[in-house]
Amino acid sequence: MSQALVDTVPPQLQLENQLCFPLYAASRMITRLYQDKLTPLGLTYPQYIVMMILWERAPCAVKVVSEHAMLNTNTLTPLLKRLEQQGFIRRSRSVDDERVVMLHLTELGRGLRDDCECVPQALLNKLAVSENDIVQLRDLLSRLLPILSAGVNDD
Amino acid sequence: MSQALVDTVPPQLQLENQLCFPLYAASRMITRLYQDKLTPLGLTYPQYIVMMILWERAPCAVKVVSEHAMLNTNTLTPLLKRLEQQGFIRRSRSVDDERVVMLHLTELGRGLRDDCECVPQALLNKLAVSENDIVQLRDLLSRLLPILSAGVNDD
DNA sequence: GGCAATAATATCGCACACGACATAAAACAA
DNA sequence: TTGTTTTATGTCGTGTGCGATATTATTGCC
Repeated sequence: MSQALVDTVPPQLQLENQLCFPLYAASRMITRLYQDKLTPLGLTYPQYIVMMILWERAPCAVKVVSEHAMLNTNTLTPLLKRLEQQGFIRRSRSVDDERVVMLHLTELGRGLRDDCECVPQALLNKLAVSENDIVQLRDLLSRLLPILSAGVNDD
Repeated sequence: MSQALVDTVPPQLQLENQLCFPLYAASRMITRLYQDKLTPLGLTYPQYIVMMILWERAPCAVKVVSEHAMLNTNTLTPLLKRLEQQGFIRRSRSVDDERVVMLHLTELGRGLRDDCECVPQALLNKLAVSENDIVQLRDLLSRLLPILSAGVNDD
């Protein structure tokens, strides 16, 4: 019945032929899977991304996190305030340049890293996806990301 | 300085080695790119996904859209109300089963499909990614999606 | 028929995302 | 130095996403 309609939809607008949809859906599914592991640690998924950046780079400016996470400050500022309230980080204006807000890890925030170490492997185990597929997908996406990012900023 | 910290972060927690981050970032970049094309048509990106499903399947129940978009009703209900307010769809309780809300396309909603036909190609042109990469990525994600989806629902 | 279990949709609260715009400090130019 | 521009961060409003829970209608079981 309504299935017959499919034939009249141009192929480039059929969900199955889109790149955008599986990307969007897969991203949300991964987020949900991570969330199960992160909630007990007191983190949301975007907060986890930000903490990964801070474990590598703190103390650093908000702008550094913004660039690496590809998130604007209007998203980051409230998120960072929540991380501060939880006691994972400290925010302070730079003395050199009063515009810059520096982010520092607290002891609690540094300790959180140990709790997160097992998270990626736990997910891989749960999913039973071949290592090969993961690597292939990661490399494809990593290659695509700069192109997408460039596309967003011009025009 | 802070760069030296990188060496102390276990490799599975370095952003570069994660699958989750490029997936998350790429999905947001794609959304932003689509949004530029969709805003003039009066659609958000998730609304566009829902409309694609409706072009193929309307009239159909909310549940059908929910399953195909992999979105819960707590996300869909407000989104569908907005689509109705814009005049793209009509919502009505089924007479057979009073629990079911049926979704119908209006003339305006059906017409919108023609305006959207050029959107996917416009993006492909803009991005200059090889056709091969796109196909490979789409197929990988499509293969991964059922596994992720299954992982979300059990345990 | 009566009544528990199930199903479809909705409400609520919280945390993103992001466009548009605001603010304040630093850099730069005339 | 003084006015303009740029930079870093922030606020505001709208629209998702989703866990937890509520509501109403149907189904199934005795």
